[in-house]
Amino acid sequence: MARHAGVSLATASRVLNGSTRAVGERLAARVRASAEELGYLPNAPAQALARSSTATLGVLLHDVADPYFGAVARGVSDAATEAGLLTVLLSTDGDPEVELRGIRMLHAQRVRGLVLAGSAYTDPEVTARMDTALASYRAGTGSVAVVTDHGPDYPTVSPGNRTGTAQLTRAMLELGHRRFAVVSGPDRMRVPAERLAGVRQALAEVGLSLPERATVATEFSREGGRAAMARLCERLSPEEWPTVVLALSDVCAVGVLAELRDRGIAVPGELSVAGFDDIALAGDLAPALTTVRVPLERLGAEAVRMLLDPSTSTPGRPLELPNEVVLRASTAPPPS
Amino acid sequence: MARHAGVSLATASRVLNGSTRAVGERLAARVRASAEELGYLPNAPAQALARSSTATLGVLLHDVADPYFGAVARGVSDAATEAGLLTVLLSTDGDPEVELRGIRMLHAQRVRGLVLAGSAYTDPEVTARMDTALASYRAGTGSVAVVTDHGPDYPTVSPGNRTGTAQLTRAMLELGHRRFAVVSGPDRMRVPAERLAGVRQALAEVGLSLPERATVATEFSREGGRAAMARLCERLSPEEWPTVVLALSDVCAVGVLAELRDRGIAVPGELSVAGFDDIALAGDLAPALTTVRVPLERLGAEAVRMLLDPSTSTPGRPLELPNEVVLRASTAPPPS
DNA sequence: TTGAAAGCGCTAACAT
DNA sequence: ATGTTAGCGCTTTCAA
Repeated sequence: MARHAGVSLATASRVLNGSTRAVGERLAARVRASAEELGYLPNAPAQALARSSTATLGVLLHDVADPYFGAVARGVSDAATEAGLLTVLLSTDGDPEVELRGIRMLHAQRVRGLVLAGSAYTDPEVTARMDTALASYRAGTGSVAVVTDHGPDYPTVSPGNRTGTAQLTRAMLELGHRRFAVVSGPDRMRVPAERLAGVRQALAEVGLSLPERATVATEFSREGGRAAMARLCERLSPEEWPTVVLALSDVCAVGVLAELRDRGIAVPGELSVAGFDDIALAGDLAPALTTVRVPLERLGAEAVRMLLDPSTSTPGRPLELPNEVVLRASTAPPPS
Repeated sequence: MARHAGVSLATASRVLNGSTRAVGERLAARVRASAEELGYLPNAPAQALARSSTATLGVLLHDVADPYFGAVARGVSDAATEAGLLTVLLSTDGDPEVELRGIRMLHAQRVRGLVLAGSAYTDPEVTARMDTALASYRAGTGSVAVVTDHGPDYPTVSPGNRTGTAQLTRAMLELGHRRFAVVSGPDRMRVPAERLAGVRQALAEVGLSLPERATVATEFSREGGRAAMARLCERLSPEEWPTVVLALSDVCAVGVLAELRDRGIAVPGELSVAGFDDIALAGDLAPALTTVRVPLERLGAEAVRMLLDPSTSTPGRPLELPNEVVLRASTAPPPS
């Protein structure tokens, strides 16, 4: 391609890929014409090797097909595109081992940055191994940002887990609810604990507490929510029966609603249900789901921004995105 | 790293990355130990340059956050992972220009294969440009597979657009419906036409036809469906009023349901509604959506399979995945 | 402003 | 079985 234009490799490189060096307009035009004519496309791996830096970002999440992570992925990839970067995506199913392997693969790819969504685990050994892998990645000029708290070492953007559930709980208290049940997430993850803490806090403010038996941990999935609701139904005696169940994620809430429908328990007539996230179809469910709206795509986009410009993030202080309780048909005052 | 183990670069390369050549167990162990100790990770761009082949796949789709494309993306990335490949994802919003640019970017990345989902456009000029870009990509040893028909030149996996809507239509006919309306997709896309053809065919089989005025084209989105339904309501006189409306995609159907809910039109009491795709929450909507179930993830996975092993696909004959009509609460016999 | 040449980190002949 | 060496296609000093 360079010889087709009758110029040196260096010159061709300078005009086709943004160099600081200026090139004469005559030559530049000739190079561009040749490139066009030959359908020349730069070899990105070669560029990456020469520049020792790629134009790609990696994102690790549980499942692209999940509405929550899908929206975050969209935010990441939009922000990446805007920054001229490509996004490589890895679904980990929330498996720490897969996650670890993913970090190493993306490190091997020398992606410029890494966004971790939903990778906060409770197991200290897992956390330590992740820290090690990430430290080594960062040592090689990669940068990291996380969605949801991983500790002070990482630029963090958070959906306001604690404040969100606290507000939601207060909204339910205002409706008149006093007996709460919670469908939480898996113990191995850190997010459910944060969200649960918000519920407990808001309850404590009015002198209430959450009975241990009214809290059940489950996977953050539709089936998880369904199973959890079934367990609650079987476990709780009539005196323990709640007037509202808080699912700590919308996809769980969907399962909760399905289980209640199957059991013929009216929502919100007999029992109110609320979720968290405001995923895409939350308002179209039967009944429309009360939830905490989180700017899902922004979550991803802000993570990318932080990662690309670390100066905009304060170490130790997560960027907490504003959230908002959205009251819909799945909640009502408790039955009298 | 090689010198740390006291061996040559070649030997190190041979043990760390699968070469055909055998290496003595003593040396191999030493190399592995050093690699481990130094936390060595191969530089993928350098490997790609040397091997002139990457371990990545590209996938182009409208929107990862859309339940349809999210599921397809999951299928692609799972199959890719299984084949030891990473997935680069690009959301194009169904914009042909973005799509074209995407193909070139992924070509520049020298991705091993390219999966196109939802990129079949009607505009012959767009199609020609895509063909050119893809031909040049393939000339460079990249391979392509498409989800949904792009013509005989590409290995194709299809959700059975025509047969699916035909079956759906027959199911509605069996319920007793005779007056149909259709919320179709954008004219610039090829998929809606295929799906519409299925409806027309099934109708023709019983001597019926679809009135032009009862068909409206719109974006394949919730808002698109909503707007389309509104237009139908305004456009159709009482005599033209249908007993069932077929939305040619589930996300559209969601909008249709929302609009009908707002207008106080009972589904399925006054009007039945059906969709296509069976996206994740279709069964949890209000009311649960009758639709055509498509194995969404398999769509993506099969595309990857074809792309990796072209011998398994027959040129000119798309692999049509089995689909199945799922009757739910949004459809019922017409009001008497 | 342009060109020549030395790598970037790896793989794959080719030797030994 | 192991080592030597010539690239892979680009960027970037360094000279001119």
